[in-house]
Amino acid sequence: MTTIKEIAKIAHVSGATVSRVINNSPHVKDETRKKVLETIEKLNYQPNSLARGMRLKKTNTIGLLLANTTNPFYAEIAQAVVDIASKYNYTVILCITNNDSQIQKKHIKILQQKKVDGFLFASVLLKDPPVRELIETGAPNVLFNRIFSSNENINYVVQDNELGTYMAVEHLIKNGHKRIAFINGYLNFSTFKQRLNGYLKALKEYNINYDKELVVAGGNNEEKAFEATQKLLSLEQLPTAIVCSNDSMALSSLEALNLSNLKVPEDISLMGFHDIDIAKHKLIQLSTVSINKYLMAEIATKSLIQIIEGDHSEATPIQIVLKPQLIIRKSCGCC
Amino acid sequence: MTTIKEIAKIAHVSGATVSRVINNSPHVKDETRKKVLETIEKLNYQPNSLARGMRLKKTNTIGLLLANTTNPFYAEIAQAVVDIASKYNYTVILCITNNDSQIQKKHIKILQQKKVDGFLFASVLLKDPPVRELIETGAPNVLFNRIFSSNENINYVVQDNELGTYMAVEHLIKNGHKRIAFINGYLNFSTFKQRLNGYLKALKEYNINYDKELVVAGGNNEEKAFEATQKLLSLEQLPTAIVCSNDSMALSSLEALNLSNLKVPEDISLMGFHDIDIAKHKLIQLSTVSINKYLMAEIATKSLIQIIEGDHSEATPIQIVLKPQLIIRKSCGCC
DNA sequence: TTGTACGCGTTATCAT
DNA sequence: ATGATAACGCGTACAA
Repeated sequence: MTTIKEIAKIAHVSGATVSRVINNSPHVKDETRKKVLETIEKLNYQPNSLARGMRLKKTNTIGLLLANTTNPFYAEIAQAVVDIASKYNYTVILCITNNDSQIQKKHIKILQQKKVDGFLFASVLLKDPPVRELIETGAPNVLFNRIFSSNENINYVVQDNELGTYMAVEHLIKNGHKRIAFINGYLNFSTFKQRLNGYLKALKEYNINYDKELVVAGGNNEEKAFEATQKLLSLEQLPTAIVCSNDSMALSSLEALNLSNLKVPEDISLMGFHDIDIAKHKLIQLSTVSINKYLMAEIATKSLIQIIEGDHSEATPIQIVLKPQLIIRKSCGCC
Repeated sequence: MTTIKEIAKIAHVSGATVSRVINNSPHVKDETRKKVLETIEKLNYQPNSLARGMRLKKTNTIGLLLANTTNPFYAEIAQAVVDIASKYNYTVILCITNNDSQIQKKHIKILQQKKVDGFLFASVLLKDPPVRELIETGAPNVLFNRIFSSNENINYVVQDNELGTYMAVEHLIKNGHKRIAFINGYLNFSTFKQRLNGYLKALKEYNINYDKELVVAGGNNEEKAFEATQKLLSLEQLPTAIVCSNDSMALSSLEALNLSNLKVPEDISLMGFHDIDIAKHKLIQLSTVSINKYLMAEIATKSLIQIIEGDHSEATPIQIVLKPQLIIRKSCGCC
């Protein structure tokens, strides 16, 4: 591997001068600059990022921690983060936490040792001691998608999940539904908790009694949502609409409904959350709440880079809440 | 940031001894080891990976280059690679190439500068000069999923794509189909090229005339597949079955068929390739060729780590071809 | 404008 | 068993 010294020797200059050329220092005679650049080209010299990182205390690397990439939601987030980071000349180390706080702790430690310039968390838990500890070290960081239970002085970029389900439920109510079921997600994720809140809030504001039976646990996977739907179908008085905490669960719910020979939306209305790709398919046509994952991840990444590069005053935390959008398709039967 | 030297000073030993403790050298008295470990604990010391990397010429980092993560296929691959790498104590830098050879070249350069221990390519093109150049440098590398047009002395782990479509078409033939259409993908990806070959091979072996009209370009995106299907439906004599180069295209094809009031599988049979998640949904039930992405990525990652760690004789390249599996659901109308 | 010399944090070699 | 020291490749303060 060729080094700065070899370039220096061959170009008959000192290492310092080569370094100056590489870093575009103005204090270099045009003639020598040219000479150096030529030998750099000739030997195909590549500066060693490790050595640079050590000297400059900057690696141009950020750590991205998320639950998994098999979920299309996080997959798109990963895409956005890598896209944007690359645009700003940063590289991304991808860490998968599986929603496990202990695994996340391990990854944080490794990222610290690798001297990443900043941390991006897409899926923290409501309580997440390892993340809080990291934040206390003062390392640049941004949380997005999910946040903590209390968030003063925390940088975050999130969607208004509560507003999302509120709008969905409101839409159903305005179209005559009164018996609206809700399939919950894991409530130690802030996102799911807020979606439940949105459901409750809409009922309250429109003076509809909250019926405990109509809120069932869908867990985080599709199987659970399937069972949850069956549970709803076993009630004496069926709901006229089902709102799911996300689209994957809505698809499972749809399966369960089909299996019971209930037609959507003729017999029962259905709504999801996320607007994943398949939701718009002719055979599905799922009404849902669209949240702009790409934009959210983009803003989070840009914010982190701003913090890293000192372009943001540390006094005020970055706290951004994006508005979701209602996507009305066939499955809610309102159009 | 605390360093080895500070630990040394406080523990009243030399930096060398601290280093020995960290690296579990046996040549250190139990008593001193304990003393050192305690101060490491107390100061929450973290070894600096940059400095280590510089000394050891090893970063425990691998570069993963793939087209994108919005495609669920690559998303699952990314998951597998990160999972396995983490298990072996490696970290993954994720690079997105968008199937663009020039962008890939840029990423390769950055990864070289960051001194990654090895390279994993999930989506090379048939001709891909930047990748070939890298391989010639002798850097540890494994190609998987796609490969080059000529592959002597190249490490790769792939699926037998040709066999995949061969099996699909054979299955249709054996169930009485004679007029089978094929929706192509981009032919400068080895995977798509091989799938076309499998189609042609099956026709030949079963003495079915190759009708040029029945093979249409589906490009790489869903829109193209939609149009391709419409093109097929405008033929004088309709096909009785359509085989698509992947599942996403099959879903678009399905939309086009529905739009023309053709029922699957009653009026026309349909098959895909990949077995993405949604394929098994009650409303879709797409017959397809399943390829084990996770296993493929797992083997590729393990192989790369073997190469990095010198556990593999360089004399013989790693060349593994996995067998796909036929998944028969409702859409082909054979069950 | 250019060169010399040092330090970033670690590990390996050599000596004790 | 332990310590002193050089080396990894780079950037920079200082000197010239």
